[in-house]
Amino acid sequence: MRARLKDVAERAGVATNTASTILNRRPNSWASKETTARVFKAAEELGYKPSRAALGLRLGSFKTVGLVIPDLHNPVYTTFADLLAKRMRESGYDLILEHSRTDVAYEKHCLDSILDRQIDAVTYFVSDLDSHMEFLKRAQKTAKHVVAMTGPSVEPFPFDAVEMDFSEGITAAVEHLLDLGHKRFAFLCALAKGQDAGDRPMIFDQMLKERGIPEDQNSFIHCAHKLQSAREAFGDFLDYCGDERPTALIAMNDLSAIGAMRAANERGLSIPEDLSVIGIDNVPFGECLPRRLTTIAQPLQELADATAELLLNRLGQKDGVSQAPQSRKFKAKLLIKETTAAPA
Amino acid sequence: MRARLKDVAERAGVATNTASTILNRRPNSWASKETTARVFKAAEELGYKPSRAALGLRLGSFKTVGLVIPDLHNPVYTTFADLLAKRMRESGYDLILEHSRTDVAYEKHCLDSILDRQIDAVTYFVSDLDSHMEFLKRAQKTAKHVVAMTGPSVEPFPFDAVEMDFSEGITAAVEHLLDLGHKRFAFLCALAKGQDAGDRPMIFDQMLKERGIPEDQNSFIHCAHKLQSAREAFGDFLDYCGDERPTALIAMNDLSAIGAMRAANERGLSIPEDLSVIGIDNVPFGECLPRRLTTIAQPLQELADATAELLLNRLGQKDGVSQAPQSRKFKAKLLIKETTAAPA
DNA sequence: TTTACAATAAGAAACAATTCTTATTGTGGG
DNA sequence: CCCACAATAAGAATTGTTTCTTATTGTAAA
Repeated sequence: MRARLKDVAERAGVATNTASTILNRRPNSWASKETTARVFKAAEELGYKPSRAALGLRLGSFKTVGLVIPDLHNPVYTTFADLLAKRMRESGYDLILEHSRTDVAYEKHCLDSILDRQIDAVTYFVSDLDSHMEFLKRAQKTAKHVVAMTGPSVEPFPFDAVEMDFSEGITAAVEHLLDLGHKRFAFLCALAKGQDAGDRPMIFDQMLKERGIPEDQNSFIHCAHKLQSAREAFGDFLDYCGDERPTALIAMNDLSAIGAMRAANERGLSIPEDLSVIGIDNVPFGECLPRRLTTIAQPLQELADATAELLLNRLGQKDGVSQAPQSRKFKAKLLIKETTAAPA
Repeated sequence: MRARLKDVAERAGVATNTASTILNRRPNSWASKETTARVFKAAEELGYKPSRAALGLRLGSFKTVGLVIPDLHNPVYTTFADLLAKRMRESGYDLILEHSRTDVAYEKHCLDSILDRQIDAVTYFVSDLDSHMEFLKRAQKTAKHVVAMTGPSVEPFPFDAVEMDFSEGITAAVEHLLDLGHKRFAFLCALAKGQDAGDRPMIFDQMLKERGIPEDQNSFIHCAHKLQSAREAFGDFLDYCGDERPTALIAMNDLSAIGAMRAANERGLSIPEDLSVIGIDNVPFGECLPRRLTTIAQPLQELADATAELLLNRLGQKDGVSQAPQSRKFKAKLLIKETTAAPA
């Protein structure tokens, strides 16, 4: 049987509540040095760990925060999760992870599951702000604190937020392609409109309009943000468009960029000679392709730090205090590597 | 505030314990239909969810199992985690995930953290059996039930186990390379001896001895099982060995195979013309390389199903019952794709 | 001797649920 | 009218911890 506080107290020859007082308020306790030492020794010997259930019940907190990511198999999210978990653990919080599989239907289930655990706060990756407002509200109601990971948001945004601004990165990417002489573009975006984090396709769209690129020169290809899905979708697209094909592809994440490149290779196209490709995320795999993938990188460590900061700020607050929602903004950066070149 | 059972009972106009009885033993309850309906309606309206803290305290279980994987960024493990989580959820159990970063020092911390949550059972990826026995024992003591994911184990193995047997797959891989005419082999294995899951390098070693391949023709290169680590280690190795280099590489997982291939490419070697490469795991990325990675695949769905079965078997047992440890065995299979060819 | 204080003990309440035992109703049958 | 029975209520115990209040010691100062 697991040792209870009572067992520790008995072994140390003190009352249960004395043991509790000593074990918790370590130095500033009134207990004598010897008693303190005896209690700690007893706890050590019995391998005493306070029961989470009892603690949760009494204190109303499990010292746990939840993180909902869209895809467990995308290194960008697992890396973020890992960085955030490290930071939170330093402050005594555990992190539990759920992934919505970029599926809105599943997302509800997944949010329920994480909220059901009576966590203290949630961090949530938001793709489409409108459709996620309901989720965020529900999360906030149950978990008390929410940090949204999102693109630039409408002011005033009612939740704490870490905002990733892709517009500069994307602008730089398109400039880069235009400089190289590209005229026909393809975009690999999510299945549903607005499902791409940070409204990435909209930024592209706007950007191209500004530069006066005719709309019929651009193709928007929709697929799940996964290797195989992108590979199939872009493959089908290539088969369909024949000679009228674009010379540059921008994918909403690296995984789909890699899938698409594979589809291109399978059809005898070389990268970057026949097709320039830019992704988003800077995943490690991008570095291990025959041509290192040009990509738009997010500062993951800084994102995780900012998220932890916002979470801990709220978590440290007394119940009564209400503080206006805060946000931290970050910019994505274009990293030019080896998958872009002038069109043939 | 979150609705308590008491609130539900009040709203339905019944006693707290009546509500509890009705909510739990759904159909076979003695309560009248109308009362039952009223209670369920009240629960629904208030969005009642039983407090996990109270449940955990009273019932002594959080209906949660833990899974410890070596690397969160390896798709093989996240896929397994996802499949297992699905199965367990179907039976009302949540799964929480920890990853040891293939770091023995960190592993202790990570195990503590997961056990501290008072989970009902643990599934643990074991690389080196000897050094993991202590972990497994500790896990079993606290979590009551353990399923070890391991290579073929010494009989009698004192824990439930899902065993992956790589010997056939590896034998097939080496046969395949020998058939192609390869004579000099390199192996990419873990940093510490015995840290590769399922004693993979030992199997290779034995296999080559059986075939009479002289030992000095084989190089064992040690690195972490990650892209960049393998890339550096294999790169250094190639720089060092000059013309005496092996013509075939077998990596202990796909990630390191991909990293190594990158290092080879950087040094002007083509795959498979100059170097044949075989990995283990069959990760999706392997399919998206210019040459699809030949690999030894684990049947992940079956592994997850077997693990869930073993877990649920134990979880369903009454406390008194003791049952001998069980095991399920699976074999890895060689998938010949495009990264192997006859040496130049 | 009283007073004060330090060092503890003892008891109880609270957290939210389950589950056991022992009432308390109302209705219909004998 | 009494008894049985169904349908529920009421109360209490239990789970492990914190925390509050109120003792109970022993020792030293006033």
